[in-house]
Amino acid sequence: MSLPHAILTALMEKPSSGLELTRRFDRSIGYFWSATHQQIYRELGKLEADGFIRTLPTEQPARGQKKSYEVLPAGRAELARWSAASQDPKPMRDVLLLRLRAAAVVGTAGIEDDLRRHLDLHRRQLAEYEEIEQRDFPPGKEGPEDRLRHLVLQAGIDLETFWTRWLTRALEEFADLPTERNR
Amino acid sequence: MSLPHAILTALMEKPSSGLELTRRFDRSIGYFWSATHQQIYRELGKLEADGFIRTLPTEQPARGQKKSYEVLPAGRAELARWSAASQDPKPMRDVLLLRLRAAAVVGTAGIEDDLRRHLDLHRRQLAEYEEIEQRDFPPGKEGPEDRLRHLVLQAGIDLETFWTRWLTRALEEFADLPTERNR
DNA sequence: AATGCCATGTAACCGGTTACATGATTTA
DNA sequence: TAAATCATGTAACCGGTTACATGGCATT
Repeated sequence: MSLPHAILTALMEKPSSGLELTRRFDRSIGYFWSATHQQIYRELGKLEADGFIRTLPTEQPARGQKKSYEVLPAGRAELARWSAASQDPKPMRDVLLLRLRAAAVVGTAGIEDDLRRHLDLHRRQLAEYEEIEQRDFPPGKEGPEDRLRHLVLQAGIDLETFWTRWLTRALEEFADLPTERNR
Repeated sequence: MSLPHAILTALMEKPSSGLELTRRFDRSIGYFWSATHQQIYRELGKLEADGFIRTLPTEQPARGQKKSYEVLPAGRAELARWSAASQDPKPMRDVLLLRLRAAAVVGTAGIEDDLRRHLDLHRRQLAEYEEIEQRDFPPGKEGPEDRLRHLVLQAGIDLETFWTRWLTRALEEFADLPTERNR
């Protein structure tokens, strides 16, 4: 039950329409909670029915007509409640690690290329995060809210750093693995 | 579509019944691909229908009766195909990071306790991984398969190390954050 | 008038989660 | 023989994914 709260957070930062939210989920918030436009429209309907948000009264809505939402006090309260409520970490699910484990049993033929591809993707993501860091968090003056958002970005940077290092190491292992592919 | 392949990998390592698989998913394989017994039974049925596995012919099955499965050649081939096939990394979804981002907007009251709890959980997991490393991968002799499985374990160790460090740092930030909780 | 894009939405499916049911075997 | 545990299974639900539909607006 995190998508509604991701949307509430985004709307708190700035009232938006469904499509604007979708675009913003492709950037910042979506870096750690992705969502498609179908999910977002569905969830906006629920949030409005629950009295957590409302459409901005400026314009009359119709199909194909832009419709912007803002957070109501009840929505803000719900977001604060959820943010403070204790939640267990979800057990991790990583396909690549699973594939490596399978490769240990059925042979490693073919997987190396994809490791290289993943390494490249993670390097790009890391570069993107570091760009954002330089742009949004120049050294020096940071307000209390900035420090929290910087902390979140730092987690992204550290995670991508971990993946690039680990994949590099994995490829080195493959390099001196005996070439008895296809057992 | 990873659960069937996780099960195939587990069955390749050792033919098992549904409950035995469930227990093994609580350990090793479940560390990066968790599954409940309901999922496993459902999937075993599909895998058998697809001709990837079969019940060990020794015993006749009935409800409440143990039923063990082994992988057929077609199953092994499917596992090799899947392991080598290129797959995009899934966009990450992390509730804790999302909550921190929400906290940057609605205030940080209450979240600190849960950060401490998460830190403790990740420290325990790290300790567990390091125990497994010492037990299963003593320095020195490692076959090629061992090196791959060690590599996977290393990813787990590195990830838990990242989380413990990041959470420690986050808690330090909270310590010198101005105590204007509840904005 | 046709094309393309902006914007909102519907419907079907699929995998994971939770709760519950039932038979077989062991132990008190 | 009652209770606990082992073992397999059913059913309902829920969130995320994919494919498609529809209306409005701008450009050619």
